[in-house]
Amino acid sequence: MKKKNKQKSTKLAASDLQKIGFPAGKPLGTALNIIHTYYTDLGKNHQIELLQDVMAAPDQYQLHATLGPLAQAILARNETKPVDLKQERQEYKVYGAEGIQEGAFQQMEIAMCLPVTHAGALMPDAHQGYGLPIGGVLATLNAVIPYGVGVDIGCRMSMSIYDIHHGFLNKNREELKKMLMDNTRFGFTSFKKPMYHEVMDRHEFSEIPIVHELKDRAYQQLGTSGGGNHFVEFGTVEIQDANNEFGLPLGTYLSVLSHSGSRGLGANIAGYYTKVAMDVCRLPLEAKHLAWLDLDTEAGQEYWMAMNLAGDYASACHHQIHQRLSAALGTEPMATIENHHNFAWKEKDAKGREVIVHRKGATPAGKGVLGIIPGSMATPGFIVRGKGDPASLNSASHGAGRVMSRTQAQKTLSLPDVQKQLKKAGIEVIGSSLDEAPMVYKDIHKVMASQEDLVEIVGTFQPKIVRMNGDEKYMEVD
DNA sequence: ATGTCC
Repeated sequence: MKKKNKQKSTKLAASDLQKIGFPAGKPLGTALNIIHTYYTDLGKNHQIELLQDVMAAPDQYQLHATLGPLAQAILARNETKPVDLKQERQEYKVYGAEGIQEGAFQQMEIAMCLPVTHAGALMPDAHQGYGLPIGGVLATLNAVIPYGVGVDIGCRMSMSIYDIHHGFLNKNREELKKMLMDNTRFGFTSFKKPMYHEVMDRHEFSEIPIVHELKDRAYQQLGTSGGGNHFVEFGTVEIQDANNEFGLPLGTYLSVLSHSGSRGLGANIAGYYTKVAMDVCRLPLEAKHLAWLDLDTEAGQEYWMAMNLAGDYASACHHQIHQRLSAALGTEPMATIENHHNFAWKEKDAKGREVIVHRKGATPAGKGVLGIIPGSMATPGFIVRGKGDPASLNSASHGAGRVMSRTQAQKTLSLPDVQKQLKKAGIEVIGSSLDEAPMVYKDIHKVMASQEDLVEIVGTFQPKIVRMNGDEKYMEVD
């Protein structure tokens, strides 16, 4: 451990430059590149001194053979006018406030002071994130905030309902487990030969340089799920609404539910355009991750196209997951439901004005819009129909929301206890780990109760065989 | 969320 720190400290890092107040964004990135390309032989202290000299008098270094680009980046930044937050923040509606921690409110309040903010709302599963809280909904005017969309662009839910009686599940557990093992991939694993999908032919892959760089890995990761809270699971779904849109008779069916996003593609698009935004939109420190791109600029248009591509890519991954599992089951689904919950949409507000609605961990819930709100690996998820509550900006929660951080879960929970609870509930889990155990989430029933104005329940899903990222034997019971 | 500090 000590060795590692010592090694790290000899190489100039972003943190060293932040300490001396070096401007974040492009100047910092350029500085590191130049130092690590041309000045590796210089000691760290001398490297810092050199950069401080450029920072103090960038105009004198503009034409310097190696330091010129850095000087220009600093000058460009100095020319960018800082953006002030509004003194008075706009009001926003909160659902299920009693279950939301202070950090999420604070972040939402900063977001409500942005000069581009039009309206906002906080969902009952809200918790702290980067910039906008997870569970935050923010409508802006002609501006898109990359971290208002989130890192996993287009992350979504997808469900297939089969004309198979739910009793099939208990009789065929081993076969279904094998289907999940054969047809899903998590984390750093992928399929040997990914299945073709037309999303890979999209022009954005050749027209946007950053997106072009990400194409090969995106192809390799097609049809895969990621890590963290991503899952693919078999379960039962009980259709409770006789007037459901699918024309399904009331009853309980076999179903597949998946949760995942745009993998490396979306994550890298998010990271890249957040940096671009922070270069052109200089916000006070506490708001810096809310940097936005004006949609009338080239960068704004480019992000919008890249974001939409990442969303469609996430959708393609889900479709392939369900396509593979349907083939393994030897049948086609009777009904499918899909919704993203990390995205920005062009929508109209109540007065007909076009706004950019960011939903960062929030389910679209316009009147009559169907969506899926998952609970946890052991608790129910819900097929929901939006009621179109304007105060929520036509949104609802995207899950139960965490009550315990990942590190806290690893520290305080007991694996045998969790295994015992899963066994008792008749739920098998492949992979995953303690930081996704059911008790790290809020009570989904309470969360649903706090958003009765936002959605009505069409059906209830109960997970039975769950696959997540991690050692496949880890959560195994018996 | 992510081959996770440029």
